[in-house]
Amino acid sequence: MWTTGTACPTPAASTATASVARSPQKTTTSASGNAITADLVAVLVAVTEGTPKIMTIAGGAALPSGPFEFSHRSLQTALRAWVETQTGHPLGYVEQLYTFADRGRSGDVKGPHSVSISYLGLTREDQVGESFEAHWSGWYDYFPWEDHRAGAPPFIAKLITPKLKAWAKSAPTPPLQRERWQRCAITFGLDERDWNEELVLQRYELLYEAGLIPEAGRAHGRDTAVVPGKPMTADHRRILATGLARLRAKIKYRPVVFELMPAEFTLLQLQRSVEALAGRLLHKQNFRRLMEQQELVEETGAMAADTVGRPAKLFRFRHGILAERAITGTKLPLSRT
Amino acid sequence: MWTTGTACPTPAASTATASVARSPQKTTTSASGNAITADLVAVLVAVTEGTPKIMTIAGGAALPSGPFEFSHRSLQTALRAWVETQTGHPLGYVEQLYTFADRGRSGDVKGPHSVSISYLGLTREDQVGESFEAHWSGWYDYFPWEDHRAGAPPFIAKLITPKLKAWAKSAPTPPLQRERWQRCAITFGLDERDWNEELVLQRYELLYEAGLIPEAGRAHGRDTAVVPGKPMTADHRRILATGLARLRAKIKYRPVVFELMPAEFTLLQLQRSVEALAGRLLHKQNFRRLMEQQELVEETGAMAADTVGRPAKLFRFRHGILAERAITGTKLPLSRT
DNA sequence: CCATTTATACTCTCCGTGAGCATAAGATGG
DNA sequence: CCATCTTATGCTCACGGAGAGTATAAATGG
Repeated sequence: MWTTGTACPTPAASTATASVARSPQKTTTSASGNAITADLVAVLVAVTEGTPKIMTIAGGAALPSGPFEFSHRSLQTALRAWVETQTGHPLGYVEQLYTFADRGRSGDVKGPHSVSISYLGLTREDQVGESFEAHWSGWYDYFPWEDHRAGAPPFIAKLITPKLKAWAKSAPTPPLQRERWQRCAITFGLDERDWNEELVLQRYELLYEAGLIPEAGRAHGRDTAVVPGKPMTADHRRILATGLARLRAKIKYRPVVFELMPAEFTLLQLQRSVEALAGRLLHKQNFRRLMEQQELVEETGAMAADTVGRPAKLFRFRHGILAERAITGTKLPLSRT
Repeated sequence: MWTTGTACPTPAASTATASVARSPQKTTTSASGNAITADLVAVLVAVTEGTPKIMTIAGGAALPSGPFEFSHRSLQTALRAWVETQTGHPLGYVEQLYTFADRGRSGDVKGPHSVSISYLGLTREDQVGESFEAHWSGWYDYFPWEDHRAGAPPFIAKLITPKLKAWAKSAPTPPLQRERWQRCAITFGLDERDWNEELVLQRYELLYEAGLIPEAGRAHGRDTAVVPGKPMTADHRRILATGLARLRAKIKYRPVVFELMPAEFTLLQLQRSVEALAGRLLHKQNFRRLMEQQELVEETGAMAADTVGRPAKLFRFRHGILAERAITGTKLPLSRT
């Protein structure tokens, strides 16, 4: 029935402050010093030839974000409009990720407090007009330890594991040491455990806590650029991790990959895209079987050109299936009486 | 691999406005008219003797909410502190639900814009000190069509189905009529389809669109109190639906029910709680099997007192299991090479 | 003692999933 | 033209989990 795990993501990096008044009645606050600003932050994902990418700005050091302004119908509409202005094409799938409260991002503690509302969006790289300073970066540049398609990256065993072991040992008491190490083993699939590709956020937070990535050093003044992987401004890499985790979970029960595919594609291309997102390889024959029995795709009649080996049939996504079926996702021992 | 369904919840009721500026650079906005206020809204759930409840204010017409103020470390901390002040006991599980943008809630269009950040929290009713005007209401008072523990409620077939059929027929073209009806059939499990308890939000939105609930009438000036179920202020019933949907999904892959249970409980009590949340009955023997093999509970040694029939063993939740195992949740045709 | 209620132990069947084998259909190089 | 390589595609098998049913045990109230 259930599998276990940690609770909701606790944004350790966001040093925010907030309080709900004791009054249960909603009061349209305006008098007190509660005025804040809101920003939208976007995790935009595309997959090009088996390489997952994310949209970045500032030379790849930040996620695209902008201040919240009132001229659209909803937060989501606002994000869509903004992204479409940049890309010149409609954004297929948009999903809210998380809302963070931030304090003193600009340094001064008494400065304006703000709320960051982050979104996950799916597009295709070729739809993007190269405007502004935004461009696509490989998402494994930021999380090299997340790509297990060619097996676990060697630096996990060589670099991360020993460092984590040391960090676990540095806990004050033996029980705490064991607890720490258990957490390391679970998130990174050590000690004969299986690798769980969905624990993107947990892994990032663990590395942060263990002081193995630059963002942690910033906060404590230590040199912590131990583990490979490009850092980002503020808590953007954390937001990105949240997005990747969400997407890796989502592709398992919702047909969202198709938002990342061209109109026509071969089953292998589709599989490569899923593998790119999941960071691990799939069983080809079983993947095809699944595609067929789910009736998510249909043949276009055409064949793929310019290929090595036997030419593959081209497929397209059956949009109708979205209306025909509902999400299932039942793991409860239901009774049918 | 995937099941299909609708995309993320589109808050149709929230008439909000927002826009992201073209500038990809984060600007610490303060000069322009972008100052807003933020509110926290809580969906607090408890289950008492097989009855799921939610915390309400204003005589059951609203969810507890309060303005966002800066004195805690994070949004979640703020919510916890506030709830704990009210209940006098720690709030077990807290999870962010969704952030809505609202405009002109208080009526005037030029009034303060605001953002509502909603949370789902799990407690136990007996932990609540009866303070303020907050009290517990049965959640099926607000969504009577969601309780299928004694089979589908008769008014679905007698009342809702014909009304939905009429609504579908009222679409301008036959294809649109079919599309509407298909949506009705999926969400409400009509036409031989299975009931999917997770589609709480979709059902609410459908009833809203079909003009069958009071909230829809408010917006259009029609009398739409067709379907039984207590309405709520503003979009609170929508937020509640979001929370219920999330919780019904969550209990299937995370051991969150235990947050709603007393320290010791029988397996039947546990089952009743899950059934209360899911709104449908479970297979007793399989439920026990699942509990045992997942090692989520352990015997306390004591037996339940004051019971009819054979006395049941008392169990407690094994908190350690949270650290021992990670979430699995894999439905991809993985390859183990 | 018996009926009733609940607890608890087993068994059986079906199907989804991971995995492997075999064959087909192209290209390429001798 | 044939051998070989590569990718596509069809088929089978084994295992385990999920849904369902049967049987027995342990209490209570008449």
